[in-house]
Amino acid sequence: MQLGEIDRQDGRPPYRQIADHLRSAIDRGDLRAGDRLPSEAELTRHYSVARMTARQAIQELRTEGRVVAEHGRGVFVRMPAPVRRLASDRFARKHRDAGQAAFLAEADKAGVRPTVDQIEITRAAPPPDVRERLRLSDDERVAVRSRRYLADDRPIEVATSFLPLAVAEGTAILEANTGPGGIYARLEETGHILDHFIEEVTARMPTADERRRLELPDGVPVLVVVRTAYDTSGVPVEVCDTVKAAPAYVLEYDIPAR
Amino acid sequence: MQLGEIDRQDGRPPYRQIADHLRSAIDRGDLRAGDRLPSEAELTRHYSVARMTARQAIQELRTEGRVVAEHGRGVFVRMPAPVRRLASDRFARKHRDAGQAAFLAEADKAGVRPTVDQIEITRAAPPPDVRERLRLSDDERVAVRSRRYLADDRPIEVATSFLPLAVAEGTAILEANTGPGGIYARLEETGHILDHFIEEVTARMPTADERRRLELPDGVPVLVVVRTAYDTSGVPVEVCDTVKAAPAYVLEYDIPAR
DNA sequence: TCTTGCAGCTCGTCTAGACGTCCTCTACTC
DNA sequence: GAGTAGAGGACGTCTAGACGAGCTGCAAGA
Repeated sequence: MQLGEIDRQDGRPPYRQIADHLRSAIDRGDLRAGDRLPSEAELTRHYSVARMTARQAIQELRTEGRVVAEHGRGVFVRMPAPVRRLASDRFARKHRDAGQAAFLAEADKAGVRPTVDQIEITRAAPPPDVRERLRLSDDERVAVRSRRYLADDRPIEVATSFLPLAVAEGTAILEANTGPGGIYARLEETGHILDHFIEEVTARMPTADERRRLELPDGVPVLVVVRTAYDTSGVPVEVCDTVKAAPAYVLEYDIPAR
Repeated sequence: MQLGEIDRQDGRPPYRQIADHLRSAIDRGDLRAGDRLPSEAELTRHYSVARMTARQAIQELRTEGRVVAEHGRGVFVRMPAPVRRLASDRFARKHRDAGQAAFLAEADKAGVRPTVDQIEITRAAPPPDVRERLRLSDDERVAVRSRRYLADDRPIEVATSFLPLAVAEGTAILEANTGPGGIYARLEETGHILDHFIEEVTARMPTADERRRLELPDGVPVLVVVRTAYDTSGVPVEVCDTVKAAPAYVLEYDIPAR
């Protein structure tokens, strides 16, 4: 592997030059996904710098999300997570009618084993943004359904649904197992025929808790999708807040030009 | 401001405890957007640690995107960028008919002064993913239109459009100024009436180049939106690749439940 | 009054070393 | 042959100091 040398005339500091060398080694293909980078000791020797300087170079690549450090083993080029494409019609009735919740239908198609864990169901006062989206009065409470989705035992998404208690009470929505077709099937059984969803998409760095639940390495942002479901009378019946590891997802939306 | 002390019995390393103290000071409101954090020297004295340890604590908050360091001035709580909500109908014909490109119409509504700079127009072979989206043959070339959008002189988005040369050649699309209504108005004039768009959304950490062009501090991810425009005969006529500072945007999509 | 230079603060970078924990591999023991 | 202890290599954390460069305010001089 060709690493080059530090140019003391170059205005850029050594640690940045080292980071650049490593970055281009990855881009060139000298280092491929899963490969180990030169150890800190090797970099220290090769460039004649202090160990902290070599570490700083590696830190650059870590916050860019390009490499992952493993204590006691080394630093490795990030293995790109298999990308999941989410079509905008993934909540369409046709999928639900087959008796499958959206996540199961999806996993089925991708050939992975879907699991759901960390299911927590509570009744609580809604956070302000949820209350606004559900158009609730100040004292109205909601059903909160939080869970984590896994594909082949690797966590890929955490989601929290909020439904007005008036809608959810007495249905399987408040059970750990919502039954065939999931929440949306139960909603339609109670007469709330779904008309459309509004999804709000943004991205940010994860909180420490999200990083733990999604088992994210440093430098990986999350996609946040807040979906509000409306029934045919225009009433919002569910807000679902999902957090996904960003590089593992592509969200696809079809928009009429009208 | 209450900072607390390091608990040497706590399993967590000192730098992480210091980071937690600072983080909760921000969350509590002791430190607000724009406020200066205690200097490295102050942290060093208060906690009786080496300067590098105090720096490491601050580094944590930087990669989380919560604070910004300014050389010679101090470290400040990140000023949250004003959020721009992008509705899914922002490219609808009704806006275009008013003679405004989408970005201008938007800026107008938000009350900011829109600018476009770094305009580069070239003819080139398309990158593989663009060629696939535009369904081009191996030797077909494209018009490439790259530009940067600014609101009140602050860069907010860089975008690159790709159009088949067969479509773009001889139109204002290849001029710096595309004229009233922008690219889409020109496309419809040449007979390519737009039918729908497909937007693919994902997020990641920015490249060094993107960080420079968007003037992003450390720890801020970008939203990547790739939009493909189809005309009424189902032919893809444009691929537009946009990169935006993630925390400054919320993308909104309306999805029928069908 | 205005300008300018500098002191003293800030963060940025680097050095050279210490000790800790985690992981892997090897060689030894049973 | 299987199991295990240990060595050594890897990253994680910390120290104590150095010098550099950007910023700001104040004091001295024009």
